[in-house]
Amino acid sequence: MPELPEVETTLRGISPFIQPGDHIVKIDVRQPSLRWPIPEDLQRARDIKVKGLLRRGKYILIETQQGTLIIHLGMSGSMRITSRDTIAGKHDHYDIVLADGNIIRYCDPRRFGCLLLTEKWQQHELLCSLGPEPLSKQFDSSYLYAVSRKRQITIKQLIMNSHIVVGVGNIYANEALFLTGVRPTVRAGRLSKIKIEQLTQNIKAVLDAAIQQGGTTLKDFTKSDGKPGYFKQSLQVYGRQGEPCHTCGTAIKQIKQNQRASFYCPQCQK
DNA sequence: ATGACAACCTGTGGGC
DNA sequence: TGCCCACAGGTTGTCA
Repeated sequence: MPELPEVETTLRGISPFIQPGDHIVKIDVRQPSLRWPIPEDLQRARDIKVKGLLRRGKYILIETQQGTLIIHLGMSGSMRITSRDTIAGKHDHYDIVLADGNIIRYCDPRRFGCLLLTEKWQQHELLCSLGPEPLSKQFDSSYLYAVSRKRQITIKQLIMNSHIVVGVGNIYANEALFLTGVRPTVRAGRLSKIKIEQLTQNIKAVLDAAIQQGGTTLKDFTKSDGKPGYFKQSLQVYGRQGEPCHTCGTAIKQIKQNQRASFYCPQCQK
């Protein structure tokens, strides 16, 4: 679930409930062992004044007077707004308790996510060396061309590397490469400047479109945990192995690359 | 510096 | 029906 558009959707879903100036009464932790343990001082903290809410890559950041909360949803995390008296499920690991009686409840079956606290988030080790935001103008074709030169890794691995560019997960990497007509197995350094330009634009386009559709899912954010929903209909290759390519009808192929599934059309992608 | 890969967890679905 | 294995939207850390 948590690709960049889902994280953005999650952020938009919780932001009306946690505005600057609001107070977090406390954080109720039921299961502190996520990817890293939830810090004890965060579990003890009370009456935390919120200063701002933002996203960096797939991280949700809640700036407060007592530091910035760093939240990552990992592979299976989600957040929803509910009230304090609803019963927590098996994988509801913590609640951010708000002054008005609402809570933000974090659910994460695989526990690959995290909740951390830091003073200056820009300097935090998880955040300080991240690449540019894919939808920003810092991420452009001359940048991607420069960082791809002489790289032996495949182009798919390159664009999924958060130190190169944040937020491009397995789904969007596959989709953007399909739109560009490039196989995921091509070595990054072998791509022409033209293809890099097209790929850059397609990464932006596919993320942008997915955020738009995530926004549709957003409507029932408070009721459900926001399943993939509408975005799935737009997929051209991801999860479509054996099915006909929407462009040429050739069967979509699935391969395994670095322990991750890759999908492509053998006709349209070279 | 670069790249390959194991690891962190639990749930689910397919094959037998 | 039940069991076992492979696999899942992410990222870090280790080792060659």
